[in-house]
Amino acid sequence: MTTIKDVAERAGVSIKTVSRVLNEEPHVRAQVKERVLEAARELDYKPNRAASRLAGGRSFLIAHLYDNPNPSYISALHIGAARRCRELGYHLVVEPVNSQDKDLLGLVRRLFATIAPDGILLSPPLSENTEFVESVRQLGGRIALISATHGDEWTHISTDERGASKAIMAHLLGLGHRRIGFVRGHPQHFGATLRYDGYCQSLVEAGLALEPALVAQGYFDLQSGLEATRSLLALPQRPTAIFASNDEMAVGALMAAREFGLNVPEDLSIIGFDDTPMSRLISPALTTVRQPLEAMGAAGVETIVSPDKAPGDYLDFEIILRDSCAPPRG
Amino acid sequence: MTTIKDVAERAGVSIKTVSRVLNEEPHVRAQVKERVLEAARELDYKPNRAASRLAGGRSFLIAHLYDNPNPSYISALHIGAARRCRELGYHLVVEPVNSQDKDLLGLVRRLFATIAPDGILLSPPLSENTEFVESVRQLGGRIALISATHGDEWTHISTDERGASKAIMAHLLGLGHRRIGFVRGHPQHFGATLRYDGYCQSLVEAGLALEPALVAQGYFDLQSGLEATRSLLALPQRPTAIFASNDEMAVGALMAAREFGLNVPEDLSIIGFDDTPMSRLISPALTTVRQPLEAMGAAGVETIVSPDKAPGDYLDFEIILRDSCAPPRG
DNA sequence: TCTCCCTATGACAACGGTAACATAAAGAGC
DNA sequence: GCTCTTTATGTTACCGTTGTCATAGGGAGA
Repeated sequence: MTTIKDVAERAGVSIKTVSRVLNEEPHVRAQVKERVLEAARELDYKPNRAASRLAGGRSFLIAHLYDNPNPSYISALHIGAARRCRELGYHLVVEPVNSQDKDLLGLVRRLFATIAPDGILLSPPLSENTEFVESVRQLGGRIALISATHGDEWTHISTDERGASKAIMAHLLGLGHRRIGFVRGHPQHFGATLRYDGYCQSLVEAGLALEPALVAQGYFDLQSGLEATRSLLALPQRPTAIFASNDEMAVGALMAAREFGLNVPEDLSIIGFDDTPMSRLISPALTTVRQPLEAMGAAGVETIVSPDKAPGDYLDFEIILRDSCAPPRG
Repeated sequence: MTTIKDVAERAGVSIKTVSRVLNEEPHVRAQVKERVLEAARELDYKPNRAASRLAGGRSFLIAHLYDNPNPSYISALHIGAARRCRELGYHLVVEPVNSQDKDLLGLVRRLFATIAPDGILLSPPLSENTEFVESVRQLGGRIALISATHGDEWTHISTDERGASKAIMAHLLGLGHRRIGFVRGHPQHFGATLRYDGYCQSLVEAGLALEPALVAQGYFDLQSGLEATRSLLALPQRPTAIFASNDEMAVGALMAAREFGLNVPEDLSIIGFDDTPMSRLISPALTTVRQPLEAMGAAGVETIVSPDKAPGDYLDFEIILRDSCAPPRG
């Protein structure tokens, strides 16, 4: 294995100079820098990160702590994060946990003591636990929060879920829907609240009444979506469209529609959120919202590696129009 | 941060002795061992893995190289692998890659040069690429292969996919089906071949003819499952059941059935494979096969950490009976 | 009883980087 | 031209562990 010493020798400089060049520290002449870089290239030198870390530098590891609500969500984050990591010479360590675990903080502490990641990526629901986030912060590590907002605004990676919700509503209203049912997401999920906000704002801005009866509570799982939609469809004056706060509940909504003998989208339009793989596979395919999850994972890594870079704006969402929406009957 | 030195001091021994105890090396008196362990416990000592690695020991990192065919598959592997890693003091590094990438081996080489994982977990399709697997092996790292078989049999983690296929067939045959269509999986996927093998063997053992017309090629995606099933249902004497080599194609089969005006399961039974989350959500819910993916991930880690442990037998699959199968009409 | 070997333990170097400090050379200000 | 900074580079200690080798003591075999 070639080491920094070999590179130094070949370039005719000291190892410290090589270190400087490789870490982009100042005070190296352009000419020397070039010489070092070339030597490194020729020897195919790759720094030993265990040594970097031990000497007080970075570990080039980023840990993603998550409690898995949804494989495709996590998977997409991983792909985006890992790709960016690779570009930056980092590596992504995954730590699936149980968010109910009493000793979560102990796990983080152990993480720092053993592999000392340069930062920690937190996704919902972990990123929404203010107390936990603060504790982790106090342990000294850098943090990037996916889809959550509290404390330092620099560290947040999110899409404008409220805006996405409004865009979906605009679509529905544009089709002519006036009675739109809403299935709320898990009460502790921050994004769920934003999605609901968007729903409410859209109605108000359209000059429509906000009927509490048209809003039902769900918990992001199929069953709750099914039950919530049942209650909505049982209304004397039933909605012509259902906006579910995520895809899984939208599938529940679809089942409820079937129970009521309603055709989707002719008799009932249905909207999901998240664009899980399933929303494409189900019939009719769901109109839904896609968050740029890979970009969010990448942005999280970015935030950790270069915390002083410009605070990221919202990342763009995308409305995926498929077959579950149509103008209302009559 | 407390180091090995602190522990040594507290226990009244040299750091080397502490190291010996912690690494379960021989030649330490039970009494001393106990003393060291207690000191470590009291100080909440956690070894610095960068230092371990640098000194020529293990890195306590295991990398999972994968090309993501299916988020829930990968996710389950990660959960199982990461859990076992945690129990063993290891950490799981994820490396999603493009299996078509020309420089895959370069990536592995870089991996070894920078973070030097103690082993590499390979899942399909990577684990099925003999040439690649051999190259990685030559780079010196330990390997665990998920669902693939070649070379050293110690390093394989798999379920008996042929057996699972036969179990599914037994179920179908038990229901009374005699004309069973089969949608093959991707030709390069080893498991797909095993599943097909199971289908063939079952027919033969049941004394039924193996009709080539009842077998259609698919590629694991929805569209190919849809098309394959269409061709099967267009047969003059159509099958009463369709066994698709994975869930996604089974969904395609479901759609094809609908196109033909067939009710599932009354007019047509459908079987999937993999038990993806979708198979539970779709209507009718799919009867399918579940592989113990978490256990497989854990076994992979185990294989890497303790390569001389007993070669794992097949891990048990499970038949998940749901609503997509019924006795044939008439 | 005397080797010889094995067990239990420690001292110390080594791993491959980075940080702190030293130093030489080059500009800046007067 | 002379001091005072600043820039460019090198020297060396150090990070926290494991490997190598040395050594003392105890038991087995002759």
